[in-house]
Amino acid sequence: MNEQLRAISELDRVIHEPGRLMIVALLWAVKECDFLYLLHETEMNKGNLSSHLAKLEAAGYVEIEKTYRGKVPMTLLRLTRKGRTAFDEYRKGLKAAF
Amino acid sequence: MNEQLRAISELDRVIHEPGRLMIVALLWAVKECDFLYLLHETEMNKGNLSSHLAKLEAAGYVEIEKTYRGKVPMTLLRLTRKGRTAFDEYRKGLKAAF
DNA sequence: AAAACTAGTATGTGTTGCAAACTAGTCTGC
DNA sequence: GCAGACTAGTTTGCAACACATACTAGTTTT
Repeated sequence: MNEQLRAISELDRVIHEPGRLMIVALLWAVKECDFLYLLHETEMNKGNLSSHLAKLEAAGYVEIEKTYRGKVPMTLLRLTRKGRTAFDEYRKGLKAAF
Repeated sequence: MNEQLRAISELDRVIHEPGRLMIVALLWAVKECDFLYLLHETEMNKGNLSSHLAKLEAAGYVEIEKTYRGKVPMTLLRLTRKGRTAFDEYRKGLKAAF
């Protein structure tokens, strides 16, 4: 297997999925945001977004903080250090592949 | 949705899958090769490779030509024009996203 | 002529991505 | 003050997918 293919085959599948890639790219840029912002920016539906976030949380890539905006529930999201590192690695992998 | 996210969300899912990305990247480089070469280069197993190729064929991205090397069956693969274009677009999309 | 190899295909299974339905609570109109 | 609408998500159900094992058809070796 050559270098290019190796780089492709080693891409982190958790991040590679476009839905999650959008989430991670966004969180990487803005540091922190809430569920609804993510929902509007990514144009996903809630269920889809919720399950992608759960998967990113399970991987240890995002922190999910549940709090309130007044009396209305609000969910704050941010990348963990592990998540930032994983995204940096992912981009490095892409660069190596293309 | 911003430009970056738009680019990510529009990535061609047929090509995006790492298994197929390896295949397409390889065929893009070598023009033509046989099943076994692909098998060894990608380090996939036969079943997996076969079904990815079938999917790429269904998308109109690869041509599959079945022939013989002496008496031994051989399968030749190459990218169609559509496949080359799709891969070029895919890379353009990546560039727009990162 | 049996064993082992080549070149794939078909089948089975666990995971995913996705959307619709649901839940828990808040706000609004009458 | 309570029925209905709205907000903010989660759970559920399902079709599609990726992956690997088992299988097929034929060839070469011993």
